Amino acid sequence: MPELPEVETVRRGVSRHYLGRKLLQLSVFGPRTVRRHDPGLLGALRGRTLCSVGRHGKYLLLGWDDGQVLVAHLRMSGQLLAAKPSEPLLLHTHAVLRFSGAGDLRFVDPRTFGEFFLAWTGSAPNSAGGARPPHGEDVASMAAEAQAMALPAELAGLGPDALDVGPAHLGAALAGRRAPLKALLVDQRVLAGVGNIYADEICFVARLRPDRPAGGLRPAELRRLAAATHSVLTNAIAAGGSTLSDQRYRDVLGEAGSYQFEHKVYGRAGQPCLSCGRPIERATIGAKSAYLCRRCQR
DNA sequence: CGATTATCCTGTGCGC
DNA sequence: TGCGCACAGGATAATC
Repeated sequence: MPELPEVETVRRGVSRHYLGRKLLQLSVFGPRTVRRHDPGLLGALRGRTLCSVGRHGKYLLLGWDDGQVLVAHLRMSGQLLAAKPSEPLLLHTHAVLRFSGAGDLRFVDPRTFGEFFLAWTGSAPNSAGGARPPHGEDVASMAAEAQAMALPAELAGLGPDALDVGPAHLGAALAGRRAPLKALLVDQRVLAGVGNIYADEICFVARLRPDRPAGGLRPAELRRLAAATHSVLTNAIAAGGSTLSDQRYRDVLGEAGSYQFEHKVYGRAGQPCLSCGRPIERATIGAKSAYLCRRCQR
C-alpha cells in the first residue's frame, strides 16, 4: 500500500519533525524488523544526528552525521508514527527511535513485512552535524531533497525513481518485453516507486491497457505513459497519498491522505468510468488485481 | 534469460 | 452471532 506518494509524504513528515535532531535511543523488538544483518549494528546510531531524509522509490533513506544510512521500507502495512515518549506502544510496534527534543518516531507494522537495515553511502554527509539545512516548501525543492543522497549499494538494483523517468528510459526498459505493461510498471528494477494502485491509475490516464505487451508501445504511447506516471504521482503526493478503507496508510502525524477520492479505476469495479460511463472491469494480471476501462484504454 | 508462482504475515470482510 | 477462509499486495526466492 505505501507506494511512492505515501512514502514521499512520510519522508516529508520525518524531515519536518526530526531533521537535525539527535538520536537518544533506538529500540528494536522482534526478529523480523532487522533481518539483513545483526540487529545490534543499529546501536551505532545512538548519539548520531539525523542530517538528511531521502527517498528512492519506496525506500526511505535516513542519513546520519557520520555517513551511515538507515534504510527503511514500509512494505504492506508499515507505518512511521510520531509519538510522545510517555505514550504506550501501539500493538505491533517493532522499533522506536527516540530523538532529543522531538519525541519518538515509532515503526508499527502488523504484517511484519517492513524492514530496516543499516547501509553506508560511502560519501560524506551533505550537512554537518546538527545544523538544519534550509529546505523550501515548493515541490521542486522537496523532490530535490528526496533525491539528494547517494544510493546505498544494497539498492543498486533499483531502477530510477519513478518521478525521474521519461519516455526515453521507458522505451529502452520496455523494448522487447512480452510481459504485460502493468507487470513492468510495478517491477522496481524497471522504475522504482510504482505499486499496484498507481500502476492502474497511470495506465488509465495514459489510456493504455495494463495487459498490453510492454514492448509493443509506440512512441506516442510511451510519451503518454511517461506523462501519466509523472502527473499521477505528483497529484497523489499533493493529496498526501491514498488511505484505503483498511486505514493502513497514515502519515507521520497520523493523518489520512485524500488521493483515494481521486482514483479513476482502482477499487472501482462495476462503477461507471468517469470518462465514458462504461463499468470499470476488474482483471487479474500477474496474480494481482487490475482495474481498467476497456473502452478508454487500448 | 524471462516470465510466472509461492512465500512471508495479520487484519478484514465475505459467505454460510 | 460466529466460524472459516479468501484476499489484500511489496519484494524476493524458487520454479517453469
